[in-house]
Amino acid sequence: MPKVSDKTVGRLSLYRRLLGRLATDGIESVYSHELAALAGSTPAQVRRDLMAVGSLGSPTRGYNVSHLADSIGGFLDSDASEGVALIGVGNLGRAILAYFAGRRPRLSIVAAFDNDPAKAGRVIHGCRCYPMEELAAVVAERSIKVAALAVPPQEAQGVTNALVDAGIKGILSFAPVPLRTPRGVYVEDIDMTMSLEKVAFFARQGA
Amino acid sequence: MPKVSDKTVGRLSLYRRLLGRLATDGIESVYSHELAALAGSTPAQVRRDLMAVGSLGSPTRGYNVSHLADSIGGFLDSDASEGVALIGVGNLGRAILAYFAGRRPRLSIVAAFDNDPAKAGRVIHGCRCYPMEELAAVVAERSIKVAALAVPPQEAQGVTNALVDAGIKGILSFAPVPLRTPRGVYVEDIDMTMSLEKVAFFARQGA
DNA sequence: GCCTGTGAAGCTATTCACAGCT
DNA sequence: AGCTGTGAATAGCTTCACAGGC
Repeated sequence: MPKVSDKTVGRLSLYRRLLGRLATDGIESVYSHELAALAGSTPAQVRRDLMAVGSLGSPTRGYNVSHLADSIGGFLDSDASEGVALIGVGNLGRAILAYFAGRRPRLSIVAAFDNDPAKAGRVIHGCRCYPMEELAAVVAERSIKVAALAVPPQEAQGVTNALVDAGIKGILSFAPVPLRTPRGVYVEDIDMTMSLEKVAFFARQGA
Repeated sequence: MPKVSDKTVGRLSLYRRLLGRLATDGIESVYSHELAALAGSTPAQVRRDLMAVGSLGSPTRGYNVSHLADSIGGFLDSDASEGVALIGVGNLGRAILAYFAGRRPRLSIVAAFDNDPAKAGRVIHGCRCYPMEELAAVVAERSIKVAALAVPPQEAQGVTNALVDAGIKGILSFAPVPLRTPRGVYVEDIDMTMSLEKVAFFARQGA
């Protein structure tokens, strides 16, 4: 597998969504400059990214929309559909459940965990809620490899350790603290506080 | 103004939060390698970032925790405290309100907007909710320069245009579509779908 | 000694620019 | 003509490595 950058993978995910919209609009082919305009990128960037999936454009018609979407899917998706575990069913956790509910069948949240016993057994936005004690068992039983983390900062590292022990290989973290994980576990951080401060800074700076 | 990169600004925001924790723990000074360990970074990166705020470490004691936090604040923060507008009070919008409620007094959400008239007038997580029609008036009256966007994708571009017209200079967007904005308006995108797909990809890849 | 601050080197990501195709 | 695919060039970010200080 030729090494692909983090950023390229992200953009491929975006391209696929844009292609899905084009497909529902009945559009059959796109040029790199059109896709770039939709993605807020450049034609060269789009073509470079598409090299990762094996390029398949024709100089005359550009790229076939549905064919390209499938190729990106073949590159990004696993063969089987994957379940995701959510840890932390507070305000943010519930919003995440709602956000992903019924979106992509290939990648959906199949189990939620919380250390508040009152939440165990409830079904929120279509997702069953378990007590934290059952984390390892449920993750093993359903072969879950990806987790979304929405717990308070002081619990984040402890829960992360438990996730790693349970066999989780990728974590989407909403905790505003960096997580320490062993090599082989991928962490993507969404730090809303940092993002908002960046926006405020550059808004003032007039950039 | 020496130009500072996007990434440096983000890390400075993180360093400040870490320094705050150190301060409450009663720690008075840190070395770059200690701060780097907390931030999941490297000593050289930390020192390079701190050049932006004007370096003030001593070779013997490292950096004074509270003094450094203040310096970063002087660099990142505006003189006056700034209000943020939230657009879209759905599941995600309410979670964002809860997340930022009562956190930083300098940068807090002071007005929420939604096109559902049933929400107008309500107070959610301490924030007053207005109908969309009042956007321009409230933004002008309170001199709001920063907005957080949590509306459905198909409304995102329209609302963005309204925000720009109202004088907003920075947008934190949770919409899974790229926004077109004129130069001078900074946009930071938090695309949870993209992030989750990245995590799933690299989790499988064993990176 | 071990630290900071920083020029210089090294890397990675993006953009250019052009050969090749239709 | 106008497009794709890609080596080469550029820009941007990170790391190295060392002078200077305590």
